[in-house]
Amino acid sequence: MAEEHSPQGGQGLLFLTDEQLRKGIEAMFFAYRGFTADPDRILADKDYGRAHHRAIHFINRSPGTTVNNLLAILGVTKQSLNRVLRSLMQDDLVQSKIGREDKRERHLFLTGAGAVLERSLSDAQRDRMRMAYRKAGPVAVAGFRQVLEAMMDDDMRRQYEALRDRGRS
Amino acid sequence: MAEEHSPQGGQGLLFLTDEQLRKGIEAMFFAYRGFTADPDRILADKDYGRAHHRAIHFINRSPGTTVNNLLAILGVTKQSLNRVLRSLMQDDLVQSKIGREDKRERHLFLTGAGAVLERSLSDAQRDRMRMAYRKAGPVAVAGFRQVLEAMMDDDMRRQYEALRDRGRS
DNA sequence: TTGGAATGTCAACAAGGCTGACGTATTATA
DNA sequence: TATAATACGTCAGCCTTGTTGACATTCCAA
Repeated sequence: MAEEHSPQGGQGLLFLTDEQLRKGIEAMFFAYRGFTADPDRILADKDYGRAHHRAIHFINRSPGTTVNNLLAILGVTKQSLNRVLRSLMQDDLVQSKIGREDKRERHLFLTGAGAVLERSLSDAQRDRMRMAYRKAGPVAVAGFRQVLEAMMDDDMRRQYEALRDRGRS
Repeated sequence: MAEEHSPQGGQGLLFLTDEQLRKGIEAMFFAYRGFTADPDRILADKDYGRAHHRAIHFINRSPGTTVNNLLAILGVTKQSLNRVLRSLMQDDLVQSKIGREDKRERHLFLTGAGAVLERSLSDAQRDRMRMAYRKAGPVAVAGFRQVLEAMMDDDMRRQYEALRDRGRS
C-alpha cells in the first residue's frame, strides 16, 4: 500500500485493487447506516418503519402514481406494499383515488398530514446529505453520483433516471 | 436546472439545492440495492441472508474478533447476532474459541468452508464495485469515498477507519 | 469473598420481506 | 358478447432479522 502515495498509484489503477474495493464496500455499508439513521429515529416513535418511509418518499415524488408503479420502484411484492399502504391510509397520511380512465387503477397521493411527515423525514435526510456534500465539495459530489449510478442494475437505473428529471415541470 | 451546465452552476453551489440532494438520496437508495443484489442471490440458495453475509465479512476482515466487537461494528443486539452466529457455527462456517485471558470472550474465526463462502460473496460484490469504479474513473472514486465518509456518524466513522488500514500488516 | 459488571445464550415477539391462492372490478381481445 | 388478461386487495403462512427479557458464566474490585 506504499504505492498509494506515489503519483502512479494515486492516478493510475490503484483504485481497482482488492483492498481499495473492500474499502469502498465497507464505506457503502457504514454510510448507508448513516443515511437511514435520522429518518429511522423519527419513525421509531410513530410505529412506522423504513418501508413506510420509502412509500411516502416516492408517493411524494410522483403524486398520483399507481400501486403497480410503486411496486416496481420499491422492488417489493404487492402484499408487502399493501400492508404498508393500508396502515398509511388508515392513519390518513395517504389517499388513494380510483383512476378516471382506467378504473382498476388506484392513484396514490399524500394527504396534508402525509406531506408534513414526508417533509420532516426528508428534511432530516437532506440535512445530513447537505452536510456531507458541503464537506466534500462539488467535484467529490459529482464523483459520488457517478459511482453510485454505475453501481445500479440497468433496470434500476432506468427507474432512477425516469425519476430524476421530474422536478422540471 | 438549465444552470447545471453553466460554469457557475456546475462549480458553484448548485450541488446543494434540494433537488440535487434528493437525487443524491435516490441514488443511494437504488445503488444500495445493486450493491447487495449479487451476494443476496448467492445467499438465497443457502438459507442465509444479508445478516450472515455481514457477519462473515467482518469475521474474515478481523479474524479472532470477539462477539462484542462484532456487535459494535454491525450495530445490532447481541441476541440478534447470536442467532446468526449459531447457524453459521452449526454449519461449520465459523468457529468460536473461548478467550485465553478472558474466558468470557469468544473469538471468532472462519473455517475453511467459511472462507470459501466469504470469497464467493466478496468476489461477486467486488466485481460490481470494480465495474463501477472502472466506469467512473479514479477521480470519481475519490469523490465517492469522500462523500460516503462524510455521511457517516462519528462513531461509525471511527469503526470504519479502525478497519481500513488493517490490510497493511 | 462477595457483589457488580461484562460476556454470551436461550426464549419469545414484531416488522417486513416472501409465496400461494383467491375474489372482484375493469379492460382488452377473440 | 363471451372470454382472457390486468390491476388491485386480502387471507394465510412462512422466513429473516431486528427487538426485549431472563439467565448463566466469568472476571474484577471493594
